[in-house]
Amino acid sequence: MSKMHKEHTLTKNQQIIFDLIDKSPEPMKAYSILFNVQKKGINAPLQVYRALDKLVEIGKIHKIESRNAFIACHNSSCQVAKATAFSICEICEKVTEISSTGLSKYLANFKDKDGMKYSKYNLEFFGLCKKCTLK
Amino acid sequence: MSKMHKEHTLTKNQQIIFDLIDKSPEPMKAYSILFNVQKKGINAPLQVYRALDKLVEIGKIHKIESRNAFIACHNSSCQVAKATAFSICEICEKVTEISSTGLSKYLANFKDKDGMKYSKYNLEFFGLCKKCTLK
DNA sequence: TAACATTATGTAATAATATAACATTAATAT
DNA sequence: ATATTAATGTTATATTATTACATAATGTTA
Ligand SMILES: [Zn+2]
Ligand SMILES: [Zn+2]
Ligand SMILES: [Zn+2]
Ligand SMILES: [Zn+2]
Repeated sequence: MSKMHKEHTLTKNQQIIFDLIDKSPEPMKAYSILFNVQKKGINAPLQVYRALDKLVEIGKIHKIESRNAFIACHNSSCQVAKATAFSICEICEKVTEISSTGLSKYLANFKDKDGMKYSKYNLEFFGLCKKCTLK
Repeated sequence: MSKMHKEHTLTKNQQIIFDLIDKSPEPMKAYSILFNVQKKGINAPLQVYRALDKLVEIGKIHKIESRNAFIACHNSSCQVAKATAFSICEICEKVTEISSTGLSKYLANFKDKDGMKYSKYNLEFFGLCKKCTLK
């Protein structure tokens, strides 16, 4: 049997935290998440970080490394947790996941001169979004 | 007169911290830097972070975002503080700056479908270095 | 030079991000 | 049923980074 797209049933904490991130229009930071889910019985940072770790691992969310923040994946439950690219507006901090076949092919095939084999990459572009360019 | 490569004269703190990072075989973290320069009269985190900020700004060092660590630029005093690419070994944590004309051209010219104009990017590849592959 | 502006420094306190350690419970596999 | 693995709850602590404020050094201009 070929390796299929495994459906991960989220646990209660994972689901609560995913739902929150998923409906957020912007990347969320761990302690902001914590603050928002305390009414639902999640009290400690570690509970948040554990859920975040798992969600990142299964590709439901991604971490924006330069911002220490998390966004939901909208590439129809991302197969590409290991190949991520984002655009980040340096004024309004809007973050968008880039899904470009050309880009991902180029990067997946990229070989450096040391012949290192890559299994994963993360790319963050910075600039001004349309809205902020017009201001 | 054309825009030339500006030589930045480093201040005392900046020089001390740059020298330390420059001779380190691996990326250094801020508090490890602090520990190492205390004998030279740099006592507080803020002194380190201020020097790091400046050194990053002028392209003498780069921050490895996924590791919260800093490495010296070895692209002959990098013009490309705004266009960085690294390979990171997930076992030994060896980090190498990638300098590939093809890659940087490709990324500099990349346009997403929203037509966002990028002024900067950071790319981190993950995998196993040669040494770790053989183990 | 004097006045002003800009950049860097020193120091203390604190904020923000993330993990260690340990006990317990739930879910899965044999 | 039992063993194993994964998830949870809780407390404490480690790590990373910034705010606020006072002072000193440097660069610019008149
Ligand atoms: Zn995605
Ligand atoms: Zn914007
Ligand atoms: Zn460089
Ligand atoms: Zn290695």
